[in-house]
Amino acid sequence: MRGKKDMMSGDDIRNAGLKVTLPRVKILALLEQSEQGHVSAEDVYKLLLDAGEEIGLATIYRVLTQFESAGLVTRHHFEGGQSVFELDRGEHHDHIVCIKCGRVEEFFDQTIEDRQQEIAKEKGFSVEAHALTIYGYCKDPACRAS
Amino acid sequence: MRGKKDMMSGDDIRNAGLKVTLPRVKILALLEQSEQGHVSAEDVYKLLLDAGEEIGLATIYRVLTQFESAGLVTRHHFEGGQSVFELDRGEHHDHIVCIKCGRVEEFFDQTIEDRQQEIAKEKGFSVEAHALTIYGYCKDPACRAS
DNA sequence: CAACAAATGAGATGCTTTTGCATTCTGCCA
DNA sequence: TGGCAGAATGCAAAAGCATCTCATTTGTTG
Ligand SMILES: [Mn+2]
Ligand SMILES: [Mn+2]
Ligand SMILES: [Zn+2]
Ligand SMILES: [Zn+2]
Repeated sequence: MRGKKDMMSGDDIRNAGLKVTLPRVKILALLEQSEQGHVSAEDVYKLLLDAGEEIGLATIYRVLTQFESAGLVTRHHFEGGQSVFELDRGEHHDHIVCIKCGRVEEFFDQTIEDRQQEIAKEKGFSVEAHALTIYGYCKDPACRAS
Repeated sequence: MRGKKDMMSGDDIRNAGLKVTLPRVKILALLEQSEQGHVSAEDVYKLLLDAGEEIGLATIYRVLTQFESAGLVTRHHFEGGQSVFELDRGEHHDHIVCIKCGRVEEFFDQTIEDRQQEIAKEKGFSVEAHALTIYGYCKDPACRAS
């Protein structure tokens, strides 16, 4: 079971044209197992430290960027501070973020997607990408707007 | 005519609880007259330099942030590099940006706005803000995707 | 016009991300 | 299996953007 997963990771890395190194395997495994799903480079660094793996922050940035180019990972620029990374599972979605506790939830709305295409067409633009993030307070009582 | 505009600017600044200083007047005037409409702090710095006004970059950042707090200006975090500022004319809109030439166009779509509210409600979130930016190639032949 | 508070400018500083380079590791072939 | 060329890593330095510190200047009010 675990052996299989590790091999999968190794394959993904190899398929991306990258050497299968310990940092890459560890980082990818962490992204796969991560509960939060959405982590910053520094989160990755600290989580790996907690797991006893000391990998340089520069390497983490480099690897995440390479994974992004390879389509294994998606990078988001939520407001405030660091970029956030998540495993790319092939299904596009947008985000709603709690500005109190940081919770991130995902959603996909075909209506919004369609409208964007129509708007782009009206303006004479092609659509290469888009970023939609809703910011608010989540349902946690401790987060409800004061 | 010009006198009136300048007074308007002065009033806006004063109403925001800020002293009417030369840097603030010049920055606000530039935003009002700016053709691009969407400028970075450094853009403001350089445009003012071109106009013979040498105002420190730190002051520009400070003033833009104050204007933002006062609701005179809106700040956007488009991908890559600096924050972009624009005069807040009171009407919310989102953006579509050309990833080749940087052109920025604005749009407002009630359907998208409504869907966001519904999504937030489903998730138990309140909506405090949102950012939607579409990235693509504009209609300029020189920008069309290769 | 004096007096005080607020604002500015210049440079230092902070934070995130990238880069250069010496060293180490992988993948591959003899 | 051993060895080698090229790729990857770690560390420290640098870069990019934004904010802060503090001495000096400016705006406001009486
Ligand atoms: Mn996500
Ligand atoms: Mn705009
Ligand atoms: Zn919350
Ligand atoms: Zn263009």
